[in-house]
Amino acid sequence: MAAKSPDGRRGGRTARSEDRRAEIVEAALAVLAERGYRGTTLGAVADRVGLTQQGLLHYFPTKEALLTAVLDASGQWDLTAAALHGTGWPLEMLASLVEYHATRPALVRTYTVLAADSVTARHPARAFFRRRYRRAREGGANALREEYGQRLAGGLTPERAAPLLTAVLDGLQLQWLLDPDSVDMAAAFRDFLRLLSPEAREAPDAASAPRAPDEDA
Amino acid sequence: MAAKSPDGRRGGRTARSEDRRAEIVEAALAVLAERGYRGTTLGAVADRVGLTQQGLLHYFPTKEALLTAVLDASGQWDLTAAALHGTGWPLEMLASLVEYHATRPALVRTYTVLAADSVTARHPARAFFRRRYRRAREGGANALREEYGQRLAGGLTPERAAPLLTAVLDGLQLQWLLDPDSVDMAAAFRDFLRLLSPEAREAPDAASAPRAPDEDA
DNA sequence: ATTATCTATAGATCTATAGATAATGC
DNA sequence: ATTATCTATAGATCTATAGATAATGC
Repeated sequence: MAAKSPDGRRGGRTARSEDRRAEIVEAALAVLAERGYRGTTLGAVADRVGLTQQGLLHYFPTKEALLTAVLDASGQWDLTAAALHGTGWPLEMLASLVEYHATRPALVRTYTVLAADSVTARHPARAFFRRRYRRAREGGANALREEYGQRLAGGLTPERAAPLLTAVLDGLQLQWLLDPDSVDMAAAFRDFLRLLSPEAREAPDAASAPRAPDEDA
Repeated sequence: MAAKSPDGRRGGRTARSEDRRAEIVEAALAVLAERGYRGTTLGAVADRVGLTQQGLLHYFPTKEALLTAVLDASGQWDLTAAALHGTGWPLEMLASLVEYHATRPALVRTYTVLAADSVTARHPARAFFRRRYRRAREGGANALREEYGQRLAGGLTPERAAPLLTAVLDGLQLQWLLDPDSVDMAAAFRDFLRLLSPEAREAPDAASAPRAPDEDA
């Protein structure tokens, strides 16, 4: 992830430093997934990378700076927003992304916990998530328009369906994290896309009972 | 809330004690909404009801006991699950509930934060929320079946649509909490219900741009 | 020189226990 | 007697600062 210039430096930081930072951010992501922001301690993150808590502060001077770095580096799940934002991302690719998420519970957990946490008072990630959701709705509307046109099922417009699309993604993640054996995120999300489609397609295969996903929980 | 027997007692607890406990639970709800579970301190809750932190521990011996009491007393937002569970609750009433929630940000915030928090390691509310979501899906399926029959739009069954219904409710709350002026929870939820309806109704009025809610934010 | 880490530690909090005192109920 | 609260405090943590020491780069 660290884009190194030929001489191994970048903005005054050594390549080694960049690597270390990336390592720390990754460790922070894991700890955040386990304990949430307020439950995360610098010491726990430091342990994971074999540093002392004070050693970690050399790279990120405060806990908040570390959180910011995690959010900025969250290209992974921010794919949703980022990719939706650019045009030309087919909805099927979004469905694939959901499938991928179903294999990365730590990532999804971090995202879910931080997003909800951010609605509490003076949370440092508040602005980040507000902006992110605006972009997600905007991008979602674009994607829906490109694929389904200006008129979706039920007479909805893409703009009007976008908050629902975003809500479904988040809501399914929460249910899946709590009960992975009872919730098939990817299948449910595809159901929702079909529901939005202006053509009145039918449900494909599958029974009516809750289906268990075939893989890891 | 405290169901007092004629002699003012109940299970060995005085009526006054019950009142105090209810007061504390309410205060805890407010603090939880502001800071989340791990950010909530017993001292902050105690302050709100004019007790010392140690005085509060007389009523709830541990922080976890207080959380449990808050969850148990959460008839308010648990209306969603509880009411859905019983049969005969029309979907329109659910939509009204969403409208009501749009006037109670603290309640919605507490719920959203605790639910997401509960997916972290060994969280005391984990079992509570897993159970709650199972019931919500079950109840949602019942409500959908009663209203729309066994065959919904897109060929979906009520069982299959239920996780989506639940997801939309949660996801819209999150977006609304972060950005109340950009998200109209109730309108979006009604859009979703229309989408699920087997009859291909049309969108009613309203423009395509995001609509601002008419009331408090 | 600069960077990377460590030890020591100040200063804040937090939960929960112990034990005293005041108020209430039979 | 029992219940309601308080003061005092033990025992854990946590973040962040200060300053030393070792390693690396010009």
